[in-house]
Amino acid sequence: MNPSRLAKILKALSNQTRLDLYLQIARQNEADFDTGCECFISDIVGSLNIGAPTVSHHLKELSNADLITTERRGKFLTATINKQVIREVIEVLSESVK
Amino acid sequence: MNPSRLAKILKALSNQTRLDLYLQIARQNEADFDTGCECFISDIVGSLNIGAPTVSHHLKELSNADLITTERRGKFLTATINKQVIREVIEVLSESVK
DNA sequence: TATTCAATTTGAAACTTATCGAATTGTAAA
DNA sequence: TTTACAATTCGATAAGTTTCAAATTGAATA
Repeated sequence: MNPSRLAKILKALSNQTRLDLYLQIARQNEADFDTGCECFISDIVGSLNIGAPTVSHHLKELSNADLITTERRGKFLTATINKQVIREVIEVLSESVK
Repeated sequence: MNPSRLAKILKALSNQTRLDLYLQIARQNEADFDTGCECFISDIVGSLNIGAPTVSHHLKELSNADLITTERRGKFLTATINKQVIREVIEVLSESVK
């Protein structure tokens, strides 16, 4: 993980709305693992206080940073966290506080 | 660590120049621990490709996010990483990829 | 096929940020 | 006390970001 990749990822998480979105997807993913359901974006749109175009925009940013993967399920969209990416971020940050 | 504090910290690290600055301070701190020297900002200004006013601005942002502590040493300025803050960030991020 | 609903794209407005040159401040040394 | 130099402040500009309304696309279902 080079500094420019790290900056890109941190930038994707640096906006409050986008971070909330990310954390909510993470929480939902965890719940889904137990329940066998899937994380639908439409549910999240309802719970956050922003419009659909904005959510769409932010999802693309998270996606571009490789933080999540989205998949169409018919009319809906699901999102899953790319855990490995954050684990790499954690590793680099850990280096800086050894 | 609540989401808004986390967003603030990540934002401080999301700019490439500021991240480079942070990582360089971290590296310098580590070296200083061995050599007994201190991390002078003037040295870093020379090595990064930006002007002094910009560095000053970015240092304040890192400072505001509590990521570093600065101290005047006569004519010079030293910076030290607040390790505990990043450790907390790591902890929250770890939660999201459990 | 027409309708409905989720999501995306487009275009624009409002806001924020990065950067710099010039002027200023703080401190040490000549 | 004058000079020199590190760092900060100020003011401005250019670039980037967030957000939304309106229009569009994609897919299921009546």
